[in-house]
Amino acid sequence: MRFLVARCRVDYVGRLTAHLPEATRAIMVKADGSVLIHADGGSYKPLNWMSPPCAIRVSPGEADDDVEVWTVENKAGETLVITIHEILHSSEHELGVDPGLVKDGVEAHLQALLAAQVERLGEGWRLLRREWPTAIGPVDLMCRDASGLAVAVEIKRRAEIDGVEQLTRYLDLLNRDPLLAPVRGILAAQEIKPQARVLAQDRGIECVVLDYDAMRGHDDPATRLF
Amino acid sequence: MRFLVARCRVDYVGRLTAHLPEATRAIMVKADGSVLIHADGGSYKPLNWMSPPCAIRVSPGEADDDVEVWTVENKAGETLVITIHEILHSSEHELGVDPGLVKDGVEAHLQALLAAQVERLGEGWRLLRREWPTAIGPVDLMCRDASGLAVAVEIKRRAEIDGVEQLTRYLDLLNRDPLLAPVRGILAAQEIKPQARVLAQDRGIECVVLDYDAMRGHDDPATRLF
DNA sequence: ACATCTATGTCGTAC
DNA sequence: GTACGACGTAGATGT
Repeated sequence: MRFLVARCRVDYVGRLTAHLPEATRAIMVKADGSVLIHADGGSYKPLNWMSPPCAIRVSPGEADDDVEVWTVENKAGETLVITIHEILHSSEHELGVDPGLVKDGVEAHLQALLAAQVERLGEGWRLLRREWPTAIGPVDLMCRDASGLAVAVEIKRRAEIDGVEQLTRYLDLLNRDPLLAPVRGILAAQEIKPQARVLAQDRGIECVVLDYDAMRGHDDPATRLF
Repeated sequence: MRFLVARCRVDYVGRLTAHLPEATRAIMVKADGSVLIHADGGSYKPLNWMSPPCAIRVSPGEADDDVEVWTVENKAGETLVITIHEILHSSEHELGVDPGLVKDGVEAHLQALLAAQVERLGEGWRLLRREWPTAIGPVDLMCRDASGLAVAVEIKRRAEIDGVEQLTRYLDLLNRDPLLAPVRGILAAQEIKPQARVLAQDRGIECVVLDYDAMRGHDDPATRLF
């Protein structure tokens, strides 16, 4: 990895056209050729960047006050032109391959927990299966309620309007299956946006708020994902 | 801005729990207190990070081979603990405030261009207005075709299935208005995903692919956004 | 502050 | 490789 601090202008031409006027910025060049241009603030997104894999060509500056011009191009034909006026810092570092991030607490985990605790949806409920296959994608959980009726459950960390649309498409399809119909729908999430709740209600879809900590408290270690 | 290269472990506890085992990584600390942990590859997203505003507390390491432990905490109570084993590089840089990025070619520009060239949708078409207000949000363009029928146009850079859903909701609503009904729908985009095209067709929504360069060629500078 | 929508989204994963 | 959904989505914009 190369890290430099330089006074520069930047021009991106690709999915859109964008320009950075001259200023002092941090430039990170990674081993895979990707380039990040960072300002001294503004969270993790760079002002401008080029995604790997890409090639960097360095040429001498044309104007008197240009030190060098970098042309970075990737496979998709997008280009990033960095015109460097002054290099204030430059260093090279060996990092090696990263062992990578270990995560917990995402939707897959919520699904595993709820699959093991379907009684949270209603007494006497049974799980038919997780990832119930349909032509337009898998339904997170397919259950039968105490009276034996089929229920499709869509699980989200935060349920928004598109989650309701997704479940609606599943229900439309599932209700055409005479072996399954009538199929009810449940939207289960840690957090349900008001608009999503309204739309769900309008379509006869029940909303259930999941308490992740409580569910983890009842967790059976044998069914744990991690 | 401070930039360092260090052998470190990282633990994030917040919206989820995540852990980075010991390895050599690049650490960027910005003026606003935000911290980015980068590997030597993998595009612009850091392996781990903390968004501003946040406070950094540095304490001596407890184990023999820990140089120091950074505890970064933000307003939301999320924490990032960086256990540093060895510092391989450290430098400090003054960048100043960045003038910021200038963009072109986004959806707003597409909308402005198409509004000025509604004849691309059909001969004799008229624009009623951009951002036609409805109870569930504005319709990008509302037009009348040559025969005087109303047409709602949804504009996207890349049209996917959610764009069809969005337009469908608008059409459902608009068709309840006796002054407007019947209202047709058009999905206009630089690129239309196959699934979106199929769903649109199924719902009687017409798809139009926009040629951005051709539209810009016919651009009237007076109506230009930038 | 809250809700909604866009993004050069990026990233993983199933097909 | 393409398509699709999740994301610690982040960021902008309007109420």
